[in-house]
Amino acid sequence: MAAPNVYDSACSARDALELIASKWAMLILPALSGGPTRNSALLRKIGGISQKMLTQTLKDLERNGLVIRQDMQTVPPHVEYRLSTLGSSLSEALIVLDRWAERHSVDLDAARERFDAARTEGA
Amino acid sequence: MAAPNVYDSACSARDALELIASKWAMLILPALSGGPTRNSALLRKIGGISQKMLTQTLKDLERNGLVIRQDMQTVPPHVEYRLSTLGSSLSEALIVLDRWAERHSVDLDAARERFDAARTEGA
DNA sequence: GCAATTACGCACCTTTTGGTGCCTATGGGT
DNA sequence: ACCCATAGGCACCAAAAGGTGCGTAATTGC
Repeated sequence: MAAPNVYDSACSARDALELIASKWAMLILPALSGGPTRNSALLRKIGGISQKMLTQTLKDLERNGLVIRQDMQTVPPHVEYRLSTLGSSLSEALIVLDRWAERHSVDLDAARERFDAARTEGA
Repeated sequence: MAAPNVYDSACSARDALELIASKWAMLILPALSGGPTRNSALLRKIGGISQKMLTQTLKDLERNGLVIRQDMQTVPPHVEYRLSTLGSSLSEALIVLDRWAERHSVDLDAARERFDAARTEGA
């Protein structure tokens, strides 16, 4: 077995990367850091996500062993999601990214403005 | 100005997150960590990327101030890309993620297999 | 003088992603 | 008796992502 390498498109590490390189996964996993959370709570916490994408992403994360789904088997439904150990380790790295985005979004905005201004006047 | 928060869909931090939550950005930025790199070298290094996506992603990264494009103004063309200071700080966080993917891809594979097996036999 | 090289832009087409509305079940409140 | 709330499934539709092939410009090697 060759050393896993994300630069190799045929390597399973690439699949792993594609799984986590999703804006919803990058928000859901950190959102679960606070402990077991219900569907509705995630829906409220993560602005702009639809029920469909939440369900879909959670299912995908569960399938890959990052999230554990616990169905209380009651009616009305009560389902809780929480991080597995694996998911927890990933979540920490994602939180770093989320915080980077929060800290530097203003820099990106400024750079974009400069770039676009140069395009416009330079024409 | 409110504190930037990735969970707010109307916040520019969310835009920043969407920019970096792209599988190509997650490969290109770390690939530039080794110093200025040419288009063709990136094309070779990053398996599976098309010329179109490479150009497109690089342009987007440049627009947001993460990558600096240096055109040598020669024919045939010689263009080099390198990380800005901002891009460099992001790249470090992305490298952590890439390495996470490489280290844990096998765990994800195993979890997926277990999950799917349970589905099949459970039916 | 003819082909190959480099870093693209552009147009066309397919595939994937994501949104929306409609459906389910049942215990608890009024 | 009735309707709401919860966590989705499913089908249909719009939008975005991404692949492929074609063109381009000047210089170098044959």
